[in-house]
Amino acid sequence: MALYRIGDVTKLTGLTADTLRYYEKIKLLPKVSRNASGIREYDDKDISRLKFIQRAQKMNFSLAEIAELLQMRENPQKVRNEVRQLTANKLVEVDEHLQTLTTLRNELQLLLNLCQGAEEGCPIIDGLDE
Amino acid sequence: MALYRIGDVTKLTGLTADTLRYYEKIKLLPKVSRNASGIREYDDKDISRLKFIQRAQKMNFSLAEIAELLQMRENPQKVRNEVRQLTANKLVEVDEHLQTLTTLRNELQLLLNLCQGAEEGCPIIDGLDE
DNA sequence: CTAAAGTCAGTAGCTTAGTACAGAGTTGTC
DNA sequence: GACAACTCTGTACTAAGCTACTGACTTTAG
Repeated sequence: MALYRIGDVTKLTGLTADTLRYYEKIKLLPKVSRNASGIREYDDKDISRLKFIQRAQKMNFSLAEIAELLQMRENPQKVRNEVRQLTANKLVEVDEHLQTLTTLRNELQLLLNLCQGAEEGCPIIDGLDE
Repeated sequence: MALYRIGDVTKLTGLTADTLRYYEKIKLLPKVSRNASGIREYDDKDISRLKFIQRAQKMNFSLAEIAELLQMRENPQKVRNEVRQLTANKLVEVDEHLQTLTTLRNELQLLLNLCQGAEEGCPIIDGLDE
């Protein structure tokens, strides 16, 4: 299994070294192992966690919430009902979010269509004020 | 057209009075009109703006970006090419966001399904580590 | 008419999620 | 073996987006 130094990880994930150390400090990542000199050695599992974090973050999960999701992700067999419940709630939130997003997408598309090519005058915009 | 005091607006939108005053201060809302005693009187247009803001915010638009979107929304006929471009870019972002969201949704759903009812043991979780 | 509830402007403080050093040790290259 | 590039810990600072508070005015219900 490959090992990565913090600089490698910045290239793999786009996160900065400061951010990676910060994630470890706040225990979003489990303690990263170190070599004899104290230098961090990330493995593929860490990279996978970091990519999960990035996906979840794009979805507006807070780092605190992501910590809980990671816990479930890595220990599903030990997962407590509370954590399962959290995930179910998140799923509902995500679905609502998808709905909102779709509405906004349509609003933006409509705006663009209405103004397409027309340098002067874009009617019916008040249709957006539902 | 109905007029609302700040307390009515908190009920209509779920935003706090402090937040409403804050939005006005940073010019996210145009100056709200006042009665003779200086008390704010919001109208339906203000409410509509606030709901748009809330939708856009759920989508991770910053308040600064929302200000630009609002400008386009309210003055599409005067809109400059730059703002139109901004909106087109946002539309792409929204679509990407939708994609990410869908992926995450599926991950969450899979986690829940895998652990459905099983108090002990939830296999194949590593399938999530793509 | 008065007490309670609502509103005002202004200022200070908070939380989240980083970012920026500084000063010291480590590693890789010529 | 020296020099650059990388990494370390620790502390301080930042930006966005609110939130809390103060002391004063206004409105409303009884």
